[in-house]
Amino acid sequence: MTTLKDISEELGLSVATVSRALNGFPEVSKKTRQLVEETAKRLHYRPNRAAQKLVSGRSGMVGMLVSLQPGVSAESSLVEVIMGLSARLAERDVDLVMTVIVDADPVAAYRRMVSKNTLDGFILNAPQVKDPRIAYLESEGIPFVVHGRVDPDPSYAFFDLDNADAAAQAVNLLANLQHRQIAMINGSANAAFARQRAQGFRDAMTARQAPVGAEFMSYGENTRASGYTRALELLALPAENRPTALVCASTPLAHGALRAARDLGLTVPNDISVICHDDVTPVLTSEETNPSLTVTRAALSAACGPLADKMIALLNGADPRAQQTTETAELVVRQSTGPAPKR
Amino acid sequence: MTTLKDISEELGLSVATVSRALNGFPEVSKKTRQLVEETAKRLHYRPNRAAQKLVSGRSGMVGMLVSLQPGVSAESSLVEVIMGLSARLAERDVDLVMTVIVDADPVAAYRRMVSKNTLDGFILNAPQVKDPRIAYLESEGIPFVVHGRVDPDPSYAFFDLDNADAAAQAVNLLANLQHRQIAMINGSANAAFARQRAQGFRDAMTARQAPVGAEFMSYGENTRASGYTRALELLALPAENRPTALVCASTPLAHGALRAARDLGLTVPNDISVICHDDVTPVLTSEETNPSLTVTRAALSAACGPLADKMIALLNGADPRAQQTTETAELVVRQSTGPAPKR
DNA sequence: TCTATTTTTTAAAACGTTTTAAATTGACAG
DNA sequence: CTGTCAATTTAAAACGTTTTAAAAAATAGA
Repeated sequence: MTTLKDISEELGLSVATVSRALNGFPEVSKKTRQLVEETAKRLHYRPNRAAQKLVSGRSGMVGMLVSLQPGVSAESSLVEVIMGLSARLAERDVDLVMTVIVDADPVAAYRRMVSKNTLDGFILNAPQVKDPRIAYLESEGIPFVVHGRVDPDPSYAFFDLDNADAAAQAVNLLANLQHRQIAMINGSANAAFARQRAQGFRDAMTARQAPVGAEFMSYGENTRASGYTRALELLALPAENRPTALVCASTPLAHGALRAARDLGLTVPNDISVICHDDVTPVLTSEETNPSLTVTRAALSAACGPLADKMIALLNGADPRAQQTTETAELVVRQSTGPAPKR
Repeated sequence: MTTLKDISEELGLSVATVSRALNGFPEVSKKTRQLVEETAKRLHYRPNRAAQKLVSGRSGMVGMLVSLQPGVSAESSLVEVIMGLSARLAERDVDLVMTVIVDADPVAAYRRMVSKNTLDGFILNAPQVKDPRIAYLESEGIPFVVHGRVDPDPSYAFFDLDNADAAAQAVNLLANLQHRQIAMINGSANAAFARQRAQGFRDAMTARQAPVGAEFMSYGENTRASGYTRALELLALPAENRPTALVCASTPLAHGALRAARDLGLTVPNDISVICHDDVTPVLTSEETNPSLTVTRAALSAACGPLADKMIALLNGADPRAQQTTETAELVVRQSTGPAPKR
C-alpha cells in the first residue's frame, strides 16, 4: 500500500504538500502538483479512508437499514430503489451500505450502526406513523433522508409522492364516470403512505358529496393475496350495497382484486371499475393484466436521484428543511375503468 | 462522543490501561477492569471504528457486490442470501456491506472498493467460468468466499451445492421410471452451476446408456418466460422425437415448462415428466403448482451460515483450502414425475 | 529491611491522513 | 544590499485507537 509518505519521500517533498497537491489546494505550484499527481498514479496511490475518516469525521458511507421478514418478498421494490440509490451515490463517491435488520426493534439496529461510528447518514424507507427511527435520528442529530413522509410539515429531509393527490385523482376520474360507491383497498394502517391516501380519498369523496363509510375503507398487507380476499369480501355484498369501483393502493392489490372480480363472475370495467397506484416495479405490471389497469403512476426509480442528492446535500451541511420534495403522480387511463353501471 | 481519553481522565488512568481493560487483556487488575467497564457504559463509550481500523488494518466490514440488471428481479434469491448472511455476520459484529455494481466491468467495482481500503473481505455469488473477479481478488491476496465454485479443485474458500449430483439424482429417478429421452432446461451457459449440472446430467445419462444430444441441452436465462419458450420448442417436436421428461435448473424455469405443457395440451406427468432444482425461495414455490413439482432441493438460506463462518475464519487467518464445503441436494418426489409414456 | 520477582500501569510510538501555524524561497522595490 | 510581500513549502499537531517497551507498584523470599 502506498501512502502519502511514500510519495513525499520519492519526491523529497513534505506529506503536507503532497496531500494538498492531491486535494487541489490552490497554493501549490503547478510544477509540484503535476509531479505529485504523476507519481501518485505511478505508485497506485489510494487514500486510506480510515485515516481520512479519523481526521475528517466522515466515512463516505451512508446506510440503509431494511427490515425484511423472511418470506415476504414484496421487497423487489426495495431492490429497485437500492439499485438507483447506489448508482447515484457512487457518482459522488459515496457508498451505500445496505444492512438487513434482524432485531425486532428497528431503533436498536440504528443505535448499533450509529455507535459503530462508521456511517455518515441514513436513508429511511417506509416510514410509519410516529416512527421511532425518525425520532431517534433526529435526537442524535444524525443526517437522514426519508423516502416518504409522516408529518404534514416535517423538519427532516424527504422525498415523497403526493399520496393524497394520487387518491384524489383516482376519485375524480371515477366520480366523473358517475361512480358514487367507491371502496378503497389500502396498505397497512400504520404506514404513512396509506394514511395519506386514505385522507386524500376521503376528502375527495366528501368534496364530491359521496362521503365514504368505514366499511368501504380496508387496510391490510400489500400483497396480491390480501387484495384478493379483501376484494372478495367487498364484491360479495348484494349488488345494491356493493361498490361499483375499487381504488387499490398498489399493483399487487389490484391484481388480487381483478382475480376476485373474475372469480365472482363480475366483468371489469362493466360491473366494476378498478384503479390502482403503480410504482412501476418490474414484478407485477399494470399493463399486462386483462383488462389493462388504469393507474396513477409514479416510478419508484424516479425517487433515487433526489434521495441521493438530498443526502449529499445534508452531508455538506444543508438545512434539512431545504431538502424536501413532493412529486405528483400521473394519471394513466387504460381499460379497467368505465362508467358506473346503471342500477 | 466519548473517547478512551475521556474515560482515562475520568478515572485518572492511562488510555493504555483503559484500552486493555475494555479489550479483555489479562494483565489488568480486576478492580480496574470493573471500574473502567462501568465508566465506559455510563459515558456510552463506543470505539471509533476508523481509529481501530487505522491501527489494526481491519474495518469489521465485508462486502458483497451484486450486479443487478434493471428489470431482472430474479434477485429475490439474493435478498434471501443477503438476509441470512447479514444476520449471521452481525452475531460476530461484522457488517455486511451490500453494494450494487453499475459498471459493465465487475472487476472495476471490486478494484474501486478495494482501493477505498474499507472492507476486510468479500463474498462472491454466481461465479462464472473463468471469473475475473476471482482472479483479481486472488492476485491481490484479499480474503473472499465464493458461493458456488468454478474449478474442480479450487484454492479459494467456497460453499457449493453438489450440482452434478443433483442432476444425477434427477436423471436416476427418471431413468428408473423408464424415461430415455430426457431434455435439460438449464441456466446461463457460462454460469458455473449450469456447467456442473450439465456435466452431471450428461454423465448420468451416459451411465444409463442414454447419451444426450445437443438438441436436448438448452441454456438460457433463469426466468419463467425463458422456461416457457424453451420448453415449448422442445415439446412441439413430433411425439417420437419429443423428450418424455424435462430436467429444469430452477423453479421459475419449471413453472414456465409446466405452462408450456399445458398450452400444448400435454398432461404432466402422463405425457411428460418435469423435475427441477428448488432453491427454496419464497417467490415461486415448487409445491403450489398443479401438479406439485418433484424437485431436488437445497435451501439457499442454508448457505448463509457456512458462508459467514468461512468469511470470519478467513479474516482470522485461516487457510482458504480448509474452508471448502459441498452440500448435497435432497430428492423430493411429488406429482410432476411419473412413468415414461408407452410408445 | 532489602532484594528479586511478579503484577499492574504508564508513556510514547504508530497507523495515514488533514490542517494550522510557521518557515522558507523568490521577486521586487527602495 | 536590504527589506517587504507574496507564493510555496514545511514541521507539527490532531483524530482515536492499539501496542511496544519501560516504569512503577505490589508481593514474596531471605
